Amino acid sequence: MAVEAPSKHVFDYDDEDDDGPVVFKRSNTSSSKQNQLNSEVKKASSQRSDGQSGRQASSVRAPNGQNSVAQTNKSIPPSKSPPIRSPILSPKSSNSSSKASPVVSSKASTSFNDQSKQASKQNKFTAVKEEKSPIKCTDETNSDDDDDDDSKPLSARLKGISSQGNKGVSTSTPAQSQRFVPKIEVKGSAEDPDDDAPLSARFSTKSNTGTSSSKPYGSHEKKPLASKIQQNGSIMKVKQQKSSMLSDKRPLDKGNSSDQSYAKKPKISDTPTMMKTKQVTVKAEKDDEDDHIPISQRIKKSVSSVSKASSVKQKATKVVSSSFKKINKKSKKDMKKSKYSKSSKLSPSSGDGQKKWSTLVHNGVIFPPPYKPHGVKMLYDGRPVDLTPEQEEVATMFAVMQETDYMSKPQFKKNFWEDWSKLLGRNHVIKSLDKCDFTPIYEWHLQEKEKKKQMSSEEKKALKEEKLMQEEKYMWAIVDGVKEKVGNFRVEPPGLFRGRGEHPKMGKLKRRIRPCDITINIGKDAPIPECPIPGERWKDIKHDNTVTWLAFWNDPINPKEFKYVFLAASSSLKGQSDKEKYEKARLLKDYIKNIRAAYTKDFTAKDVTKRQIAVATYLIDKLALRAGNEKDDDEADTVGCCTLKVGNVECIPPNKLKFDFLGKDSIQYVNTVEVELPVYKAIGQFQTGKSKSDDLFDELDTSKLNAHLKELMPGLTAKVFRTYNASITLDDMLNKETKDGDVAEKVVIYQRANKEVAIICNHQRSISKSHSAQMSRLTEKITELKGLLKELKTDLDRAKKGKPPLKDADGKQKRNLTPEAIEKKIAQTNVKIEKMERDMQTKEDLKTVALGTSKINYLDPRITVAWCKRHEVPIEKIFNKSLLAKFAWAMDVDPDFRF
DNA sequence: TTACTGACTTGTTGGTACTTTG
DNA sequence: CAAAGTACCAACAAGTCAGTAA
Repeated sequence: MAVEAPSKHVFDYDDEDDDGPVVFKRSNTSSSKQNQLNSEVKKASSQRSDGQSGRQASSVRAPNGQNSVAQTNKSIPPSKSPPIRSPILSPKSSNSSSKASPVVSSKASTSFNDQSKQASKQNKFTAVKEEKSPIKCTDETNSDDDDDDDSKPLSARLKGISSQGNKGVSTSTPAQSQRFVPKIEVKGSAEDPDDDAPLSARFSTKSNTGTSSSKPYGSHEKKPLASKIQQNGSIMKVKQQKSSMLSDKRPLDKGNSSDQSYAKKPKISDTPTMMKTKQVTVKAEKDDEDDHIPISQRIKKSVSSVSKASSVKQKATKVVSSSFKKINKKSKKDMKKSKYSKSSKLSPSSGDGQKKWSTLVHNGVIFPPPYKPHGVKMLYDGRPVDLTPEQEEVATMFAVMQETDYMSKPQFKKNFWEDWSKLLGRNHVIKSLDKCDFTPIYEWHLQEKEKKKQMSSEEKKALKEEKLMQEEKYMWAIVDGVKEKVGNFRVEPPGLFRGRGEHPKMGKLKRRIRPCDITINIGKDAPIPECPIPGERWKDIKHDNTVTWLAFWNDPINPKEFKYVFLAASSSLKGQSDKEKYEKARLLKDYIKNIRAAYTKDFTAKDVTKRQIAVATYLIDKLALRAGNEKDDDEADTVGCCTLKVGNVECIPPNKLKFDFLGKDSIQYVNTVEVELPVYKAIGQFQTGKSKSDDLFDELDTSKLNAHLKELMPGLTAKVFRTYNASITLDDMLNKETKDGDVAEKVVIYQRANKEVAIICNHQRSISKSHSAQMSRLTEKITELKGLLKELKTDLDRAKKGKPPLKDADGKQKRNLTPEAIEKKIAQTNVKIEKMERDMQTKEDLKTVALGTSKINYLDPRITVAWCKRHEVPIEKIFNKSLLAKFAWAMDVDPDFRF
């Protein structure tokens, strides 16, 4: 099955292997968590019927995103190496098979009782499926369309949203259709597979009514309002079933079966000594027998097993296979080198207060080199001034910023001067910033930059290597026996604070951080990292395994805040929580209809707080606004939903709202949207009697809002809506828009969907300096081509009459071509022009839109991976190396996975 | 109930390594 | 091959949100 990967795709992991002793193993960390969670849950979820959604209808959702098999093998490569590349080769074939067998998912978690934790692991393998198939969701009440809609983001439903504003672009929007009004339906469950189900099951939901009381759903109903309301017989039944199944609650954890996947990563244990001990013991929960098997083997195994066992899975595996191959190789190596130990099963659970790791070994952090004085003298009042190294260092920080627009901000200069003048001392010749001329230092800086640029590539390489050598030991940590990359092991160097927007503290000196500022968090048995600066020592050493940070220090700009050193995004700890995030968002899919119905109902509630909550929730859902926490006066003045000011929203009759405010990072959000009339009216009410700078939602803050959301769905908070709307939009667009075509065309489809999401989330970037130049160059080229076209047409006419072509611009005679040849050329030129015009259009469209942010933070990678598998698009076309590493947990998803 | 504290995610930017184009 | 363009990534700022203290 494994398809072979084109060589190109294969990574060479060799380099990475170096880390000697480490063993890779992947424990299934997940286990612990998962176990708890849910086997049962899963079932439950699967059962739900969601008659409604179109998707479900399709029924085939993969049983769960993950396959058991797949999971087992997690493709995650040993830490170092970038994960997987899996070109997905033959997806189709695989797919078919899988589809055919509806539910069998090997992995599906099954229902288990918590009791047997051990069992739990097994669960994965057991297939669960029964429920699914049988249940058809029929929800008569809703029409398919409706269903579909539900699953879509609100915005999609309403067309109103016009553009997002971006820097300036405002849009107006016409509304198209509004079908917003939620209906109450039964909430069906989607058939989702497995992974997700759990949460809901565990928690009880409350009724949606706004503030309402919540009743726990507990056992019986999974879904709230809706369900009750409209059920039809059939539906009801289903529900009931579900509910019954659900009944027990599990602890919240995040868990999902999902965790499983993690488990499989290979771990490396470096320091064999320490780690091993611990891990080994754990017994396995069985999850896998595989655990003890090295990854490579597992992978293979999985592949093979798949074939045997579940047809379903096969697909997935295949697709990914290529990547696996590589891995396999590697892993083999690893095997030789190392010994495998089993990791303890404790999985990091995200639950708070929960244990995140059992053993943690790392080498602390690395400090920036001490300041090297350059001796270049700045001028004061036209005369050179002597500065101490400390003074010069800060002067240089300022000098370097000459050409930035911070220089035009009085606040920046003021703050800088306050801090720098302190360093200069009272009696210094320099009395005012106005008479300072930093040009000599700035020029020195430019020269240095130039020198660096001019270095030969060998020199550069050598420097790089040296740096790497120094940093190597800090780059890795060993967490529960697995070698993981550390994210930011470099302590931030001193500098001038660059706040975004009109930050009141911009320009302040961010002082140098020293070891005595730093608190280290490390396993009890691990050696305490040596302090890299002789004669100094760490501020404190902790052994707190309920947190994931390796070190922190207080932010020098805002001492009550912290700067943490965490593991890299590719680590399993991060991956796990990432996965949980998406599972929560998927869960929202099952609740969204009711939630929308509930807040719609509350638009006209008598109680003002209730009404504000309803409207705020609507805005968060429809416009993907952020929650909007309160901010201090010493921060930039930006807002989110709960902190919107009256002046940020303008009512445009009959029912449009124009938003204009600065959001996170002082990015402007401008958007004119058509809203439901009750919302429009409510906003008007909230505004009356207030001044522009008053809070629009005076009764609200994020904790109240989130407390309310939590009543509607376990774990629900405002930001979940962003994740949900982003991912559902991607899933929806990809499935709707993808057509046959070559890979490049499919990639374009993906990018278009990605762009849509970026627009919804208002992810902006600044226009590149060369943008206009690039555009005019393109225009020029197009004009040129058009000229050529004209010429060709003339030639064509002449050729038809048997005349020779006209001379070209240089007066040379052109070759005599047949009319057919000329026609061909014309066609080619036309194609070229069209392509250029298209490129120009996209370039213009994307000039202020950043696609990366949503890809990194909002789009469930399983959607992408599954789509790639289904459409034979190599995943590398969509995810770069670091995303592949970050999303290693998603690589073995079933091709049928739908968000 | 509010105000902090703490931990962790999300977001833009700027430099640089890598590619493409002329 | 150099300049232009693009893709990546690290840096680090700025959010979210839970928990605890006041």
